Amino acid sequence: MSSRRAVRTKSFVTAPAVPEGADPGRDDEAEFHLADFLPYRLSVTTNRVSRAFAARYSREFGISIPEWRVMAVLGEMAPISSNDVCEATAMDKAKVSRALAALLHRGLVKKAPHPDDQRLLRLSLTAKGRRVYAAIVPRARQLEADLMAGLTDPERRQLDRLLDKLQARVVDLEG
Amino acid sequence: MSSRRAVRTKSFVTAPAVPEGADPGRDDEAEFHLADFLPYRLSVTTNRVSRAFAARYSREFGISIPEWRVMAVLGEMAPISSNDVCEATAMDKAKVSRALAALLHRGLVKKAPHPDDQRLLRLSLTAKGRRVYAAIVPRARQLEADLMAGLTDPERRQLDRLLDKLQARVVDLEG
DNA sequence: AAAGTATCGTTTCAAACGAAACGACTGTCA
DNA sequence: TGACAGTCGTTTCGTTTGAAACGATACTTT
Repeated sequence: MSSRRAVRTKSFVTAPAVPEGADPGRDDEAEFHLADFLPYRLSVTTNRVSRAFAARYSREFGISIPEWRVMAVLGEMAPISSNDVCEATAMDKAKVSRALAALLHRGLVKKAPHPDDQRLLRLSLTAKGRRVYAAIVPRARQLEADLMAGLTDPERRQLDRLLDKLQARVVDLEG
Repeated sequence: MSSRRAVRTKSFVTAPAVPEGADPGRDDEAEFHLADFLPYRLSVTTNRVSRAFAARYSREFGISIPEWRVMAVLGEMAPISSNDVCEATAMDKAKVSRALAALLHRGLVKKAPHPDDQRLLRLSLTAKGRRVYAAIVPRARQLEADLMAGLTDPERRQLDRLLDKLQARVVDLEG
C-alpha cells in the first residue's frame, strides 16, 4: 500500500495538490494528510468497530453497548456500587445510571441498598441477567476473534502493548 | 504489567471473583474481563485521545473536531464538494453540513456553486481560513508527536499497520 | 448535637448525533 | 419533450450525550 489516500472516483477536483496560498517551490513544510493522521485513523477505526459491535449486540440481545458494559462488570465482580461500575466501565455516572435504569426495567439487574452506607447501591445480575450474560460472553469473544482474525498472535500482543502505551500517554495529555 | 484490572481503592466488594451462578470446580470457560476486551480498550483509549485533542483544538483555535477535519481536507484538496468532504473525513453528510455552516459563518470557508453541476458546491478555505489552517497543522502534528512520544519508530509503523488490518477487517464485519 | 462539607446516584438541560424526509437539480428513458 | 429515477446538500426529528444541579446520606468539625 503506497498511500492511504483513496482515489476518489466521482469528483470534479482539478485543483493542484498544493493549495493556492502555498509556495510550490519549497516544501520544508510537508503537506498534511488527514488520512495519515493517527488520531483520525484511530477514531475512524474505533468508531467502526463500535458500530459493528453495537449492531450485533442490539440485534442479537436487544442491548446497547453501555448496557453490555454494565452487565459485563456485574458478571465479573458483583455486587458493586454504581460508582464502581463507573470506574470499571470508564463511563460517567449519568450514562451508567441510564444503562442501569434500562437493565433494572428489563429485570436483568437488581439493586439493593448497601447495609453500611445508604448512599451506595449493591448492584448485581438477576438469574435472568446471568443467563443473558452467559449467552453474551461467548458471542462477544467470537466477535472479538472475528475482528482480530487478520492478526497473528504476536501482532495481537503488540496491539495490546501499544494500546497500553497510548493509554498511559493520553492520561498525561488530558491533565 | 501482570493484569490490567485495576485495584479499586474504595469498594465494599467482598464477593468471590466467580459469580454465584458459576461452578467454581471447572473453568473451561475462563472468566470474562472487560478490561482485557479489545473493543472496549480500543474505545476507551480512542475516546480519551479524541477528548484530549478536542479540548486543545477548542481552547487554542475555538474549533471542534468535525470542523478541524473539514478544514484539514479543504487545506489538502480544495476545491471539493460536500460529498467529497464526507468521504475524506469519514463523517456523514449531516455532520459535514453542520461543520460547514459553522466554518462559513466564521469566514474560514467559502462556497461557490459548481459551474457544471448546480447540485454541487465548490468548497475551499478563505484567506483567513488558510491562515488558521497554517496555524493548526503544526499544532496537530505536535499533539500527535506528544501522543506517540512513548513509541519507538518501529512501533509507530507497526501501529499503523495494525490499524490498517483492523480497518480492513471491520469493513467486512459491518456488512 | 448542629453546621458545614463531601459523596452517591438521579434528573435536568442544552448540545451533538444519525436516520430519514426534503427541495433542488441532473441524467435517463420513453 | 415529459415523466421518472438518482444525487446533492439542508433540515427535521427523536435519541444520546456530558455537565451541572439536585436531594439524600455520610463524614468532619466545633
